[in-house]
Amino acid sequence: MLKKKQNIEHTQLLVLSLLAGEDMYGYQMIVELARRSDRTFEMKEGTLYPILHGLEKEGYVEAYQQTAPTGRVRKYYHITRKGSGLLSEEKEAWQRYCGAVNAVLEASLA
Amino acid sequence: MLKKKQNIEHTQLLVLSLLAGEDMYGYQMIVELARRSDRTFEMKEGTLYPILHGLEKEGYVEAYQQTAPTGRVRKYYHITRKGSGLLSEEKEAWQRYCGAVNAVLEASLA
DNA sequence: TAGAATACCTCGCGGCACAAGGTATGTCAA
DNA sequence: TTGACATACCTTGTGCCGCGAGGTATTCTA
Repeated sequence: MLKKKQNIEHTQLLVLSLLAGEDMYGYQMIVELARRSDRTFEMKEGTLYPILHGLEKEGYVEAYQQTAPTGRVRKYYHITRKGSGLLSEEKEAWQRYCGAVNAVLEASLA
Repeated sequence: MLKKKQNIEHTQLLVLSLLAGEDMYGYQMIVELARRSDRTFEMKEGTLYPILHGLEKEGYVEAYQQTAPTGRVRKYYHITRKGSGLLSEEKEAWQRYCGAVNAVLEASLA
Protein backbone atom coordinates (compact mmCIF):
# COMPACT_ATOMS: atom_id res chain seq x y z
CA MET A 1 0.00 0.00 0.00
CA LEU A 2 2.65 2.47 1.03
CA LYS A 3 5.87 2.61 -0.86
CA LYS A 4 7.39 5.68 -2.46
CA LYS A 5 9.13 8.60 -0.89
CA GLN A 6 8.04 12.05 -1.94
CA ASN A 7 10.35 14.83 -1.05
CA ILE A 8 9.34 18.42 -1.30
CA GLU A 9 12.35 20.10 -2.70
CA HIS A 10 10.77 23.00 -4.45
CA THR A 11 13.91 24.98 -3.79
CA GLN A 12 15.67 23.28 -6.68
CA LEU A 13 12.68 23.91 -8.89
CA LEU A 14 12.68 27.59 -8.04
CA VAL A 15 16.40 28.01 -8.57
CA LEU A 16 16.41 26.22 -11.90
CA SER A 17 13.37 28.16 -12.96
CA LEU A 18 15.13 31.45 -12.30
CA LEU A 19 18.14 30.36 -14.32
CA ALA A 20 15.93 29.27 -17.19
CA GLY A 21 15.14 32.93 -17.79
CA GLU A 22 18.68 34.26 -17.68
CA ASP A 23 22.05 33.70 -16.09
CA MET A 24 22.15 34.98 -12.54
CA TYR A 25 24.46 35.23 -9.56
CA GLY A 26 23.48 34.05 -6.11
CA TYR A 27 22.60 37.26 -4.41
CA GLN A 28 20.56 38.32 -7.40
CA MET A 29 18.58 35.11 -7.27
CA ILE A 30 17.55 35.75 -3.68
CA VAL A 31 16.40 39.24 -4.53
CA GLU A 32 14.62 38.16 -7.70
CA LEU A 33 12.91 35.27 -6.01
CA ALA A 34 11.56 37.59 -3.34
CA ARG A 35 10.39 40.05 -5.93
CA ARG A 36 8.72 37.58 -8.25
CA SER A 37 7.01 35.79 -5.40
CA ASP A 38 5.78 39.02 -3.87
CA ARG A 39 7.99 38.50 -0.80
CA THR A 40 6.68 35.02 -0.15
CA PHE A 41 10.06 33.41 -0.72
CA GLU A 42 12.89 34.96 1.22
CA MET A 43 15.44 32.31 0.52
CA LYS A 44 18.35 32.17 2.92
CA GLU A 45 21.93 32.19 1.78
CA GLY A 46 22.58 29.11 3.85
CA THR A 47 19.96 27.44 1.69
CA LEU A 48 20.84 28.78 -1.72
CA TYR A 49 24.60 28.39 -1.94
CA PRO A 50 24.69 24.72 -1.01
CA ILE A 51 21.97 24.10 -3.60
CA LEU A 52 23.94 25.92 -6.30
CA HIS A 53 27.07 23.97 -5.47
CA GLY A 54 25.14 20.75 -5.60
CA LEU A 55 23.57 21.59 -8.95
CA GLU A 56 26.96 22.52 -10.34
CA LYS A 57 28.55 19.33 -9.09
CA GLU A 58 25.86 17.29 -10.81
CA GLY A 59 26.19 19.22 -14.05
CA TYR A 60 22.82 20.94 -13.97
CA VAL A 61 24.38 24.38 -13.97
CA GLU A 62 27.74 25.90 -14.89
CA ALA A 63 29.43 28.76 -13.09
CA TYR A 64 31.62 31.53 -14.43
CA GLN A 65 33.10 34.71 -13.02
CA GLN A 66 32.22 38.10 -14.37
CA THR A 67 33.17 41.55 -13.24
CA ALA A 68 30.31 43.95 -12.80
CA PRO A 69 30.47 47.58 -13.94
CA THR A 70 30.80 48.40 -10.26
CA GLY A 71 34.07 46.54 -10.16
CA ARG A 72 32.78 43.67 -8.07
CA VAL A 73 33.39 40.14 -9.23
CA ARG A 74 30.25 38.05 -9.41
CA LYS A 75 29.75 34.35 -9.87
CA TYR A 76 27.13 33.74 -12.51
CA TYR A 77 25.31 30.48 -13.02
CA HIS A 78 24.10 29.16 -16.34
CA ILE A 79 21.64 26.32 -16.72
CA THR A 80 22.84 23.40 -18.87
CA ARG A 81 20.87 21.18 -21.19
CA LYS A 82 20.87 18.57 -18.46
CA GLY A 83 19.57 21.18 -16.05
CA SER A 84 16.73 22.04 -18.39
CA GLY A 85 15.76 18.41 -18.39
CA LEU A 86 15.67 18.35 -14.62
CA LEU A 87 13.63 21.51 -14.61
CA SER A 88 11.03 19.94 -16.88
CA GLU A 89 10.75 16.93 -14.60
CA GLU A 90 10.39 19.05 -11.52
CA LYS A 91 7.84 21.30 -13.13
CA GLU A 92 5.76 18.27 -13.93
CA ALA A 93 6.18 16.93 -10.41
CA TRP A 94 5.14 20.27 -9.00
CA GLN A 95 2.03 20.42 -11.14
CA ARG A 96 1.06 16.96 -10.07
CA TYR A 97 1.72 17.78 -6.44
CA CYS A 98 -0.14 21.05 -6.63
CA GLY A 99 -3.11 19.44 -8.33
CA ALA A 100 -3.21 16.67 -5.76
CA VAL A 101 -3.32 19.08 -2.84
CA ASN A 102 -6.09 21.06 -4.46
CA ALA A 103 -8.01 17.89 -5.20
CA VAL A 104 -7.89 16.91 -1.56
CA LEU A 105 -8.92 20.38 -0.45
CA GLU A 106 -11.87 20.45 -2.82
CA ALA A 107 -12.98 16.94 -1.96
CA SER A 108 -13.49 17.93 1.65
CA LEU A 109 -15.90 20.66 0.65
CA ALA A 110 -18.38 18.23 -0.85
CA MET B 1 16.40 41.43 3.75
CA LEU B 2 16.06 37.88 4.94
CA LYS B 3 14.02 37.14 8.00
CA LYS B 4 11.10 34.77 8.21
CA LYS B 5 11.06 31.03 8.32
CA GLN B 6 8.73 29.21 5.98
CA ASN B 7 8.11 25.63 6.73
CA ILE B 8 6.38 23.37 4.31
CA GLU B 9 4.08 21.35 6.44
CA HIS B 10 1.39 20.52 4.02
CA THR B 11 0.83 17.28 5.87
CA GLN B 12 -1.13 19.07 8.58
CA LEU B 13 -3.15 20.85 5.96
CA LEU B 14 -4.04 17.60 4.25
CA VAL B 15 -4.97 15.83 7.46
CA LEU B 16 -7.15 18.67 8.71
CA SER B 17 -8.74 18.96 5.31
CA LEU B 18 -9.75 15.30 5.38
CA LEU B 19 -11.28 15.70 8.82
CA ALA B 20 -13.19 18.78 7.72
CA GLY B 21 -15.32 16.53 5.53
CA GLU B 22 -16.07 13.84 8.10
CA ASP B 23 -14.65 12.08 11.13
CA MET B 24 -12.07 9.50 10.17
CA TYR B 25 -9.67 7.02 11.69
CA GLY B 26 -6.01 6.88 10.85
CA TYR B 27 -5.87 4.01 8.46
CA GLN B 28 -8.86 5.38 6.61
CA MET B 29 -7.15 8.73 6.18
CA ILE B 30 -4.18 7.13 4.50
CA VAL B 31 -6.42 5.27 2.08
CA GLU B 32 -8.62 8.27 1.40
CA LEU B 33 -5.68 10.57 0.89
CA ALA B 34 -4.25 8.22 -1.69
CA ARG B 35 -7.60 7.92 -3.43
CA ARG B 36 -8.42 11.62 -3.53
CA SER B 37 -4.94 12.55 -4.68
CA ASP B 38 -4.94 9.92 -7.39
CA ARG B 39 -2.15 8.00 -5.63
CA THR B 40 0.11 11.03 -5.40
CA PHE B 41 0.05 11.02 -1.62
CA GLU B 42 0.88 7.72 -0.03
CA MET B 43 1.26 8.96 3.49
CA LYS B 44 3.25 6.74 5.80
CA GLU B 45 1.97 5.62 9.16
CA GLY B 46 5.14 6.88 10.75
CA THR B 47 4.17 10.29 9.43
CA LEU B 48 0.46 10.30 10.12
CA TYR B 49 0.16 9.04 13.68
CA PRO B 50 2.61 11.48 15.22
CA ILE B 51 0.79 14.29 13.42
CA LEU B 52 -2.57 13.16 14.76
CA HIS B 53 -1.19 12.93 18.28
CA GLY B 54 0.26 16.38 17.97
CA LEU B 55 -2.99 17.86 16.67
CA GLU B 56 -4.89 16.21 19.50
CA LYS B 57 -2.46 17.49 22.11
CA GLU B 58 -2.90 21.02 20.82
CA GLY B 59 -6.67 20.75 20.74
CA TYR B 60 -7.10 20.87 16.99
CA VAL B 61 -8.77 17.48 16.90
CA GLU B 62 -10.51 15.17 19.37
CA ALA B 63 -10.31 11.40 19.42
CA TYR B 64 -12.93 8.83 20.35
CA GLN B 65 -13.19 5.08 20.12
CA GLN B 66 -15.83 3.38 18.05
CA THR B 67 -16.41 -0.27 17.27
CA ALA B 68 -16.85 -1.08 13.62
CA PRO B 69 -19.49 -3.55 12.36
CA THR B 70 -16.60 -5.94 11.86
CA GLY B 71 -15.94 -5.92 15.57
CA ARG B 72 -12.72 -4.00 15.34
CA VAL B 73 -12.23 -0.97 17.54
CA ARG B 74 -11.24 2.14 15.66
CA LYS B 75 -9.96 5.49 16.84
CA TYR B 76 -11.84 8.26 15.13
CA TYR B 77 -10.71 11.85 14.98
CA HIS B 78 -12.99 14.86 14.94
CA ILE B 79 -11.87 18.35 14.01
CA THR B 80 -12.58 21.03 16.63
CA ARG B 81 -13.52 24.65 16.16
CA LYS B 82 -9.93 25.53 16.90
CA GLY B 83 -8.85 23.03 14.29
CA SER B 84 -11.09 24.62 11.69
CA GLY B 85 -9.40 27.91 12.40
CA LEU B 86 -6.02 26.38 11.82
CA LEU B 87 -7.25 24.78 8.64
CA SER B 88 -8.38 28.16 7.31
CA GLU B 89 -5.00 29.66 8.04
CA GLU B 90 -3.17 26.82 6.38
CA LYS B 91 -5.40 26.89 3.37
CA GLU B 92 -4.60 30.54 2.93
CA ALA B 93 -0.90 29.88 3.40
CA TRP B 94 -1.05 27.11 0.84
CA GLN B 95 -2.79 29.30 -1.71
CA ARG B 96 -0.23 31.99 -1.22
CA TYR B 97 2.60 29.49 -1.49
CA CYS B 98 1.12 27.83 -4.54
CA GLY B 99 0.55 31.15 -6.24
CA ALA B 100 4.08 32.26 -5.48
CA VAL B 101 5.62 29.16 -7.03
CA ASN B 102 3.52 29.53 -10.14
CA ALA B 103 4.40 33.21 -10.37
CA VAL B 104 8.09 32.34 -10.35
CA LEU B 105 7.59 29.61 -12.92
CA GLU B 106 5.69 31.87 -15.24
CA ALA B 107 8.10 34.76 -14.82
CA SER B 108 10.91 32.64 -16.22
CA LEU B 109 9.00 32.03 -19.41
CA ALA B 110 8.95 35.69 -20.37
C1' DT C 1 34.65 57.22 7.79
C1' DA C 2 31.45 54.28 9.60
C1' DG C 3 27.73 51.64 8.49
C1' DA C 4 24.77 49.58 5.14
C1' DA C 5 24.44 47.03 1.14
C1' DT C 6 26.46 43.81 -1.84
C1' DA C 7 28.43 39.24 -2.54
C1' DC C 8 30.21 34.92 -1.36
C1' DC C 9 30.90 30.96 1.83
C1' DT C 10 30.46 27.07 5.70
C1' DC C 11 29.36 24.66 9.96
C1' DG C 12 25.97 22.90 13.00
C1' DC C 13 21.31 22.34 14.58
C1' DG C 14 16.40 21.26 14.64
C1' DG C 15 12.57 19.30 12.76
C1' DC C 16 10.10 16.68 9.54
C1' DA C 17 8.98 12.60 6.84
C1' DC C 18 10.13 8.22 6.60
C1' DA C 19 12.02 3.31 7.27
C1' DA C 20 11.62 -0.24 10.08
C1' DG C 21 9.88 -2.66 13.43
C1' DG C 22 6.34 -4.07 16.90
C1' DT C 23 1.46 -5.55 18.43
C1' DA C 24 -3.09 -7.22 17.60
C1' DT C 25 -7.41 -8.57 15.33
C1' DG C 26 -10.38 -9.86 11.37
C1' DT C 27 -10.94 -12.37 6.79
C1' DC C 28 -10.50 -15.70 3.41
C1' DA C 29 -8.58 -19.27 0.64
C1' DA C 30 -6.31 -23.60 0.48
C1' DT D 1 -7.30 -24.76 10.61
C1' DT D 2 -3.79 -22.50 9.51
C1' DG D 3 -1.31 -19.28 7.28
C1' DA D 4 -1.22 -15.24 4.56
C1' DC D 5 -3.11 -10.89 3.95
C1' DA D 6 -5.61 -6.77 5.13
C1' DT D 7 -6.86 -3.90 8.73
C1' DA D 8 -5.53 -0.92 12.57
C1' DC D 9 -2.64 1.25 15.83
C1' DC D 10 1.91 2.63 17.69
C1' DT D 11 7.14 4.10 18.52
C1' DT D 12 12.06 4.52 17.83
C1' DG D 13 15.83 5.80 15.10
C1' DT D 14 17.74 8.00 11.00
C1' DG D 15 18.69 10.99 7.07
C1' DC D 16 18.26 15.05 5.03
C1' DC D 17 16.66 19.72 4.11
C1' DG D 18 16.34 24.47 5.24
C1' DC D 19 17.97 27.62 8.20
C1' DG D 20 20.50 30.19 11.98
C1' DA D 21 24.59 32.04 12.81
C1' DG D 22 28.75 33.31 11.83
C1' DG D 23 32.71 34.49 8.79
C1' DT D 24 35.21 37.29 4.88
C1' DA D 25 35.65 41.01 1.64
C1' DT D 26 34.37 44.81 -1.34
C1' DT D 27 31.63 48.91 -2.71
C1' DC D 28 28.35 52.52 -1.83
C1' DT D 29 26.46 56.30 0.83
C1' DA D 30 25.18 59.48 4.41
